[in-house]
Amino acid sequence: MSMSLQIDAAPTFPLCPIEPAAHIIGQKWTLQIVYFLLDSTSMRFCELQDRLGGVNPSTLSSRLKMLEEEGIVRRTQISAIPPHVEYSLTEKGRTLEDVIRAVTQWSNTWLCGRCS
Amino acid sequence: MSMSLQIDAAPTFPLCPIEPAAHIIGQKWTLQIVYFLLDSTSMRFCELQDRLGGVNPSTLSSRLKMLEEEGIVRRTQISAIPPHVEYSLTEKGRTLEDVIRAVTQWSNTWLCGRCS
DNA sequence: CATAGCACTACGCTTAATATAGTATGCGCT
DNA sequence: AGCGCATACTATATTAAGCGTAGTGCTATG
Repeated sequence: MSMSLQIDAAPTFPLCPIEPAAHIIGQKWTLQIVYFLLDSTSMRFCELQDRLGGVNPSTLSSRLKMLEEEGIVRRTQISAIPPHVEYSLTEKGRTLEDVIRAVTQWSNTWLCGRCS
Repeated sequence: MSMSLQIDAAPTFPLCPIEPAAHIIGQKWTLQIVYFLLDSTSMRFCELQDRLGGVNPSTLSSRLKMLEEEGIVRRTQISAIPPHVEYSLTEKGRTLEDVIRAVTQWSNTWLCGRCS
């Protein structure tokens, strides 16, 4: 109970404030998915698959599920004919525009050599 | 040799301009490393290890190597006593400040619930 | 001379991502 | 009715990325 007797825990540093964000956008394909969804009002699974160029469907599926759970992406079943699914950004998702803009600018300025 | 005879390649979409950037900052710990290096003029390996909290040294080592190859991080051997190594951002690396700022802001606005 | 700190590397293991194939549903054509 | 095609995935097996733990070589410092 003594205040002076503390378990000597690992030295605690102030947490990195971007860690929770890094946990999301640090996953493969996340930035690209958001980039394309920002560009259009909504997209289908296959369309995203084509645009991302070589993502595997399991990965895309789980990434979209994660983004949905994070409240960034909205999944909508369209019951028209033919019925299909549409993915779009939520309000929260659209606030990533600043991030995407900064990344795009940096990419274009410093990494353009890789764009063929 | 006929111009009209083209191998029908996969439908080519315009490449995602953030892809090269995503390849770098989409790797685990990259954003956090840059975040901390932006905050101080230079840091040591162990210091980064502590601040990142639980990164494994192999991963940190390879990430720093990658960032060095990308021209984002500079590795400096200090021959003082005791000799040691310092990591700092290059000019190119410091241009990531806009990205980090945008991510930090988004993280603070939308993800603060996870920061304990 | 033992101990501690720094900057890593090495090892084996787990998780993430991949390629490829397959499933379920519905539509249009014949 | 049967076939092929499209959409939106899931399943399986393999490879790559990241992890925990331990250990190395070096230099101080007590």
